[in-house]
Amino acid sequence: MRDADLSATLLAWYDRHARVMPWRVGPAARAEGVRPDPYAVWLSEIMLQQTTVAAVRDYFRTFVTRWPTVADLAAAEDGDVMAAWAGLGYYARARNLLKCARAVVDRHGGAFPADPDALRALPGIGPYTAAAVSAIAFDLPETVVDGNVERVIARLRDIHTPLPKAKAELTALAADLTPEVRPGDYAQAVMDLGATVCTPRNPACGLCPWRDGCAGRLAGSHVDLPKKAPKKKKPTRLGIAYVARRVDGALLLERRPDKGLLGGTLGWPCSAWDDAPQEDPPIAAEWKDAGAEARHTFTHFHLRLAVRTALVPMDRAPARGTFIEAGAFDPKDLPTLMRKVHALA
DNA sequence: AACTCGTGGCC
DNA sequence: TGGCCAAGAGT
Repeated sequence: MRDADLSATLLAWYDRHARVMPWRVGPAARAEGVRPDPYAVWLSEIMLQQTTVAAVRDYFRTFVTRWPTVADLAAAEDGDVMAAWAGLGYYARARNLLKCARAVVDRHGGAFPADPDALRALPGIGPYTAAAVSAIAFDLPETVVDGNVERVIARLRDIHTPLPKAKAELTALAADLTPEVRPGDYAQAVMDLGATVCTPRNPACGLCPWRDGCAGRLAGSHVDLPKKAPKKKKPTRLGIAYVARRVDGALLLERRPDKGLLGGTLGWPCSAWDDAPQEDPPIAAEWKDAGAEARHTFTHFHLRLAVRTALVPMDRAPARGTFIEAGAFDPKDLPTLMRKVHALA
């Protein structure tokens, strides 16, 4: 198949199989002239970075309900946005989300730019998201390259170079296929194809609109593509978390520094996380072992966090952290690791 | 270029 | 259970 035929075939497939998502304007509505809200497109694309559609849905609805426009978000309190993001992971996204919203208001008068280079200059927007917003929100012929596209193109063209080395080549091949007509629908179509048909395991080649033009399938190598560089084994780190309850029910919490792991999130004061953690309680008290440890796996290490609890009197000041009144505390405002600690305490 | 940065679902 | 994977970006 010629490239133009491939893109046309995929668009026809998308017209029949486009998935319904809260942030998406489907092909039928788009054909009627309905245009996506660039704010909604941007917000969804940030949330979808390395995150599944199922995990994003409720967070997206919560955000657009609470902050309907980029100006509303720009005016939000940092702590409110971090709390609303809690549980979704990769918290630098939440910090950059606010920076970006404020930059759009300050530098662009509250309207997202359509130009990918202008988008790329905003916090939290990289090559993928710049292309996605430009294509999906403004229907410009930009090429999106995410994990789905890498897989689909590696199979379609039977590329055996391992990622991430193959990235540039796959990007060029993907760009060759990007049509001038309906580029926004096309961008979503390739990603939908990867998410629902050309899946990492057990791809449904029988349902694929590109099966006849797929070099990987012809060679029988498609299931092993894309090749990836081997991964390192994750070490295990140990730590101690301290849950102090004041006699009035207030809980001692600490906001982590903006940089680093769980940056900017609220959590329980902890010891350092390493091979042999030292006790480092945030307040003088009679600490008791909760008898169970919180286990959590991050991107590059496993963590086992021992939990200590204590009841402290009203007049005792903590060395670090802040007491939050019982009525103002919601464990859902904490990242998942810290929710696990709360559940154990 | 390689490393850091979350979480949940799947098999 | 444990490794893999998901609409990546920043450093």
